[in-house]
Amino acid sequence: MARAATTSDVFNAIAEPQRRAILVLLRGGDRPVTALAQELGLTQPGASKHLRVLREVGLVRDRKAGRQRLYGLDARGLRPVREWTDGFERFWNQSFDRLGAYVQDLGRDEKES
Amino acid sequence: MARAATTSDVFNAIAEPQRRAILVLLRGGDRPVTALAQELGLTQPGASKHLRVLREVGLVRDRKAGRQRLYGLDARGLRPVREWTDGFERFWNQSFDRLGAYVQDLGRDEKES
DNA sequence: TTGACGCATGCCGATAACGGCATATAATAG
DNA sequence: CTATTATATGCCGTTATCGGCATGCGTCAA
Repeated sequence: MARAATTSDVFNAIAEPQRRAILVLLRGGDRPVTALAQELGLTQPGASKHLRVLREVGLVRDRKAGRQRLYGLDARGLRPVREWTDGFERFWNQSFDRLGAYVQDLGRDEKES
Repeated sequence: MARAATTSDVFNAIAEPQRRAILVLLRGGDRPVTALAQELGLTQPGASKHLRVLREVGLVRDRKAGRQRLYGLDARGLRPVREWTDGFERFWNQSFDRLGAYVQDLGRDEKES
């Protein structure tokens, strides 16, 4: 019992500001590790480690190119995030006024995780 | 230098599965802490702690009601997430085929964080 | 082959995130 | 006032995360 279960899902992957920055950069095209590191002010090992996380959740793909390794965006992995937030879209404007729904007794159910 | 800067932004708040579950539950209406804990199988202190995080990033609001404290959704805080993912929408279908853009030399810029 | 380059991995130290438990605080009930 | 309910907080132990540094491995050039 400790530090449960954040690891290795997309939500966790994009919780890291540097990793988000990497993804944004990759929208501009594939890049080798060194380029990413340089443009973001990271050390090379630092960049590699973040890329590893992103790769493991499927947000980036790598491709060998000579002695470098090009990383490219695979944004499909972001769909679950998008879809999850979609479920809240209708609350964006009125979630406030609704603060009075006042559910005193329980017994309703919500499906979905 | 260690464990940098994840804390206390929305992306981090929703990186926790239990916190996402809380938010989903709150779509069904405001609830006191105990109800949330019970419905999610959390201990009361556990629920309180997660609610604290959610409150600090502005995703929930609390309201006193007698001796209980009702928590309600304030989904506006999810907008930044939605907007961030929106920036990748156009890559969802073709990010793959594009894996050939092959940017060998650098010198382009990306704005946005 | 030897050396330089590009990248991944391993180890370490610091920190903070989570869960569990006990307790403090607030408020209502009796 | 006292007891009970509802919630927040504090402390502890465990583990994972992140950054830095050194090193290992593959690839290309000379």
